Amino acid sequence: MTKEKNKIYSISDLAQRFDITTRTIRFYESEGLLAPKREGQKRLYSQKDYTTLKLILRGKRLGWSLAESRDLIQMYKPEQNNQAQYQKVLEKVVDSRERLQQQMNDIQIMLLELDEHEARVKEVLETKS
Amino acid sequence: MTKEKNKIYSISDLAQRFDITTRTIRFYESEGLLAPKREGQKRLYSQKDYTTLKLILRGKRLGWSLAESRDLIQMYKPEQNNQAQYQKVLEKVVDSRERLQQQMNDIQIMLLELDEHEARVKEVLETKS
DNA sequence: TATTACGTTGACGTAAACGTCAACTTGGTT
DNA sequence: AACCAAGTTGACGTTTACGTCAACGTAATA
Repeated sequence: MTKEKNKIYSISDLAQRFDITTRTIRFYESEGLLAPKREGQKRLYSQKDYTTLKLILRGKRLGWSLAESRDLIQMYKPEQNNQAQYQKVLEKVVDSRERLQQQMNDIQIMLLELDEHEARVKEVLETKS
Repeated sequence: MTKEKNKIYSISDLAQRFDITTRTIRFYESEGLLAPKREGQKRLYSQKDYTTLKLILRGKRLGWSLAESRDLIQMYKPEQNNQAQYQKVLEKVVDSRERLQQQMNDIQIMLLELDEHEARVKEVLETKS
């Protein structure tokens, strides 16, 4: 049984939940990152759209461009693809993973430097008192 | 004995080593991230400047703004600071660490999703053949 | 001495990622 | 019927992080 969360969100609803503006959400759509259903003029966001938006914002926190996130989103789409397409997807998976691992590496270095600096500062504070 | 690497770099030297343009390096200086010595007009970059630049580029790979990196660089400076200043530094350490841990978290989620998707795609490829 | 390599300071241009109006619809509520 | 809240589509403005000239200085080299 697939997750039966057929919840529908309005644009301002999503904006509140993710603490972004409706302008931002519309902008993401204009950039091809979202494609909500419509009810007349009004946009209706599904659970999938919700998940996509979460992915976008995760990407943003990691400094990924919208174009990169869009590629990732495309990659996740279960399209009627041929063998060649699937191979490309697998390559993109590898690339993304490499990028993420580079970032992990950078983070660990920065964390180490923070630790060292904190220790130094604390030592100064103690010897002063 | 402190690391006796008194190497001096020219701007184009640094540009080559880090695969960025000299324009970029000068821009970082204008934004207060670097402050190389001068020999007449020409900029001379020390080992410390080199390290600072490395920090900036690490920050960039993690999506940090130049302003944020500048703050981090400031934080690392051993200034003639008073108690209050040191306390602020410690707070900034905590903040930076939290940010980095959030990013670690995001990365792990993305890596998991990549693994799952890769498995799905590979399965399709196998059952097809 | 003339050229070339490397550097400098403006000044303006640009792409990405939105913010900020303005001028509408539209579907309920007083 | 009048109004308000929530939504819509332009269109233009803004910030960040550089790119891209242009015009010039300086030092070594042919």
